Amino acid sequence: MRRDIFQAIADPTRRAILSLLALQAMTPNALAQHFDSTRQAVSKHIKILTECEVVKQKQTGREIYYHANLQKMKEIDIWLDQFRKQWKDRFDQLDDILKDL
Amino acid sequence: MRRDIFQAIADPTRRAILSLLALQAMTPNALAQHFDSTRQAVSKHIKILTECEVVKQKQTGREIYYHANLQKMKEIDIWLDQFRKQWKDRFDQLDDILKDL
DNA sequence: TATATTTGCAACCAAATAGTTGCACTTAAT
DNA sequence: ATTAAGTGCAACTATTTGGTTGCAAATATA
Repeated sequence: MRRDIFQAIADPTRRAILSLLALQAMTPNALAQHFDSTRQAVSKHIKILTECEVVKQKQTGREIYYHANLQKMKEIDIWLDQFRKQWKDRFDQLDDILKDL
Repeated sequence: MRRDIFQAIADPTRRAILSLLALQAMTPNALAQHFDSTRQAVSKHIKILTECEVVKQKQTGREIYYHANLQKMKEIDIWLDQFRKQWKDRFDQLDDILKDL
């Protein structure tokens, strides 16, 4: 089973979960209230996010608080780097056009 | 059928195709030579990339040259923005630790 | 102690995914 | 005019995905 950050953020629900967990740690129950699907479905998403280490957990009693491990997101950022030069080039082209006007 | 840039880059073969097309435009045949799977399989990936507009085509005779439309990648970059502050915070924390030493 | 809450895990299901082969169409070359 | 090359599309298949329900284990509360 492939389990990398790119596959993890492919699903819109998982992206939403990540956005929520970036703001504050939450339990699966609390998270599930933000979505239409069942708690178990949300838990499955959490499991996938945990497996690729973009989400970490901390147990307190019977509750488990999940929080985002945003360091993992750097992998995406680093992958994007190979394309950034061309964004910049395109931006420079636009700049040239604006100068000509 | 969901067809967005996040789902597009979830597949490692599609990421490799994008990396190749960022360097130079290529035909499906030329692209397929870089992979173990069949030309048709690669063509399917190209189709998905085209549908979410991260790849554009230009026909010359019977050949079709595909090239990367890297502007689309900005969508990912923009999505990452919401997490960047916390990378920075973490970086600042490391900075503080280093200062203390 | 008995009951309620929080959670993870397993079994199951429909749909999507990534791959294959075969075929038809268009364009180039002989 | 025939043949070869480059491409897209359809049909089929195995696997993965995202969802469900049911249940058991652990912890809190009455």
